[in-house]
Amino acid sequence: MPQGNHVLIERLQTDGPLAADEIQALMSIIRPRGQVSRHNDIVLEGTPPDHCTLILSGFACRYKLLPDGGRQIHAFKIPGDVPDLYTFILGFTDHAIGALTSCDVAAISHHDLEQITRMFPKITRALWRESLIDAAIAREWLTGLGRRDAYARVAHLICEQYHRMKAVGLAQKDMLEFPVRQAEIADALGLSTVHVNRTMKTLSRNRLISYRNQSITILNWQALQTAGQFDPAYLHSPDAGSPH
Amino acid sequence: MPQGNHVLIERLQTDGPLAADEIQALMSIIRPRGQVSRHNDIVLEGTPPDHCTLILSGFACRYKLLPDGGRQIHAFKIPGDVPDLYTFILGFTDHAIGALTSCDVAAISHHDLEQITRMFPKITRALWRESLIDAAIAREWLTGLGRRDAYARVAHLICEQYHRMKAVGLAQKDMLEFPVRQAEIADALGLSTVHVNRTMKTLSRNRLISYRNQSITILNWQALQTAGQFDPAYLHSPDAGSPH
DNA sequence: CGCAATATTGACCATCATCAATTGGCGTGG
DNA sequence: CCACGCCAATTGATGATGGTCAATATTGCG
Repeated sequence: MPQGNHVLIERLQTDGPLAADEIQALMSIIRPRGQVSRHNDIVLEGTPPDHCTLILSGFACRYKLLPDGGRQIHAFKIPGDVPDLYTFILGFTDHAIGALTSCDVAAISHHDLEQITRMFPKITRALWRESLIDAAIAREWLTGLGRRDAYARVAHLICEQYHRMKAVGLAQKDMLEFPVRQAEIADALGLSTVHVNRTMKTLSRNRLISYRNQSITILNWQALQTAGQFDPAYLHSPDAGSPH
Repeated sequence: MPQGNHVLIERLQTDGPLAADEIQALMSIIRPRGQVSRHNDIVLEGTPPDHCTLILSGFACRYKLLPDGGRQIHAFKIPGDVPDLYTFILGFTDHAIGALTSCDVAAISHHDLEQITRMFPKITRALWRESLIDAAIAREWLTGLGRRDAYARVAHLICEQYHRMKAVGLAQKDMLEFPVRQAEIADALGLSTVHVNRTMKTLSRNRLISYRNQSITILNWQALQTAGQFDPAYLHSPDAGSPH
C-alpha cells in the first residue's frame, strides 16, 4: 500500500506527466507532521489556516456540525487526499476535518504552495483539477441525498469507496477495509444509524455484499452498481472503467 | 441591473484588483452567443466541450437526470456565473445545464482561457477561487439535503438566493424575483412539488415570507435565517455580513 | 473475564411522497 | 372584451420510507 504522498504525486499527473523538477519541488514542500488520533480534528472549522494537510495514512472525513446537534459528513478522505486544499485559495475553513481512524498527516504550507504554483503553472492546473474532482464527488452525493433512497445510497457509497480505495491500493479484489462506524455512514448518507444497519443487512440478505468487522466484500458487482445507480465517470479517475 | 459580464469581472476581483490589461484580456475573450429559451439546455451532458458559458441574463440550473426519471438540481445559476467553468480543466461535462428562463449567454473558448491563464496567473487564481465557491455552495446544499427538514431547506434556499441575487442587483430591499417553478424548487431540495407548496404556504402563514407570481418578499429576516440555519459565510461574498 | 463501544432488532411514530382533484392566472383566438 | 385552454399552484386523502426510543446481542480489548 503506497503512502499518501506518492499517491498524491501520481494523481497530480493524471492530465500529463510532470517534469522531474516539478515533482522534486512538490516532494520538498510536503512536511510530515505526525499523527492525529481517532475522533480528533485534523483541521478545525473557522481557524485561518496557513497550510494544507495531506493524509499519508488513515481515514478522515469532512464534516459540519449543525446548531441542532446533527452532523453532516461531506466526504470521506483517504491517503493521498488533501482535504483542505481549498483553504489555499479561499483563506479560511468553512468546515472541519476529523480523523475517523488514527491518521498520519503531512503539512504543505500555503507559503510554499504560493511559490510552487507561481513557478510551475502545470502544478497549479493539477491542483485545481483535484479540487474540481472533489466538487464532482460532492455533487454526486448531492444527487444521492436528494433523489436516492436508503438502499441505493448505501450501495452507491460502497461502489464509490471501492473505486477510490482501489486506486490507492486499499482494496483487494472484491474486498475493502472500511474502518467507519455505521453511525458515521449514517451521518454521511443523511440517515439514522438504525436505518443504515437495516439497509446493510438487507444488502447482505440479498447477497450483494457481506461485511464483518470493518471489511466489506462485494459479492455481486453488477447488482450493487445497479442498485446504487453507480457510474464511476464522475470520479474522473484514469482507470474509470468498470473493475469487472 | 448589471449585465453578467460585468458581474463576472467584478467578482474575479474579490481577492484583489486586476490590472487594466488583465481586465482587457478577460473582456476580449467573452463572446456573446445569443439566447437560449426556457427548458432548453445551455450545456449538454457528455459532450466534450471546447468552451465555457457565461450567463449574461436569465436563470439556469445545473442538473442531473436519473435512470428512474427523477431529476436533481445541483445549483441555480444566475447572471455572472460560468456554470461549466470546470470543463476547462476536466475536459468534459458530467451533467447538463438547463435554462429555467430565457437566457442570454456568452462563450469563452477553452483555447482563449488557456492563453489568458497562461499569461495572467492572477486570473487563474481568481477562476480557481470561483470554482471553489461553487463547491462550497454545493456542500451547503449537501448539508441541507442530509440533515435539514423541508421547512428549513426552503427557508435556507430563499436566504441563499436573496444573498446571491442581491450581489448581482437582482434583489431590492426585501424582495427578490425568483422565476422558478415549485417543481424546480422541489428538484433542487429533494422534495415533492406538493410538499414544497405546503411548506411555502406554511412559511407564508407564519409571516416569514410572502410570494406572488414569481416574486418573494421576506417579511421576517431574523426568523427566516433561524428557520433555515442560514449563515452566509459559505458564500464567501465580499459583503457576507447580514443584510439587516 | 468484564467493560465499553457497536451492531442489531422490535415497536411505534412523523415526515414527506403519491394520487387525484380543484383552483387561479394568463395568453390567445374569435 | 370574453371564452377556452394550459400551466402552475393548491388542497385533501392515504400510504410508505425512514426516524426515534428502547432493549438486547456482539465484538474488540485491556
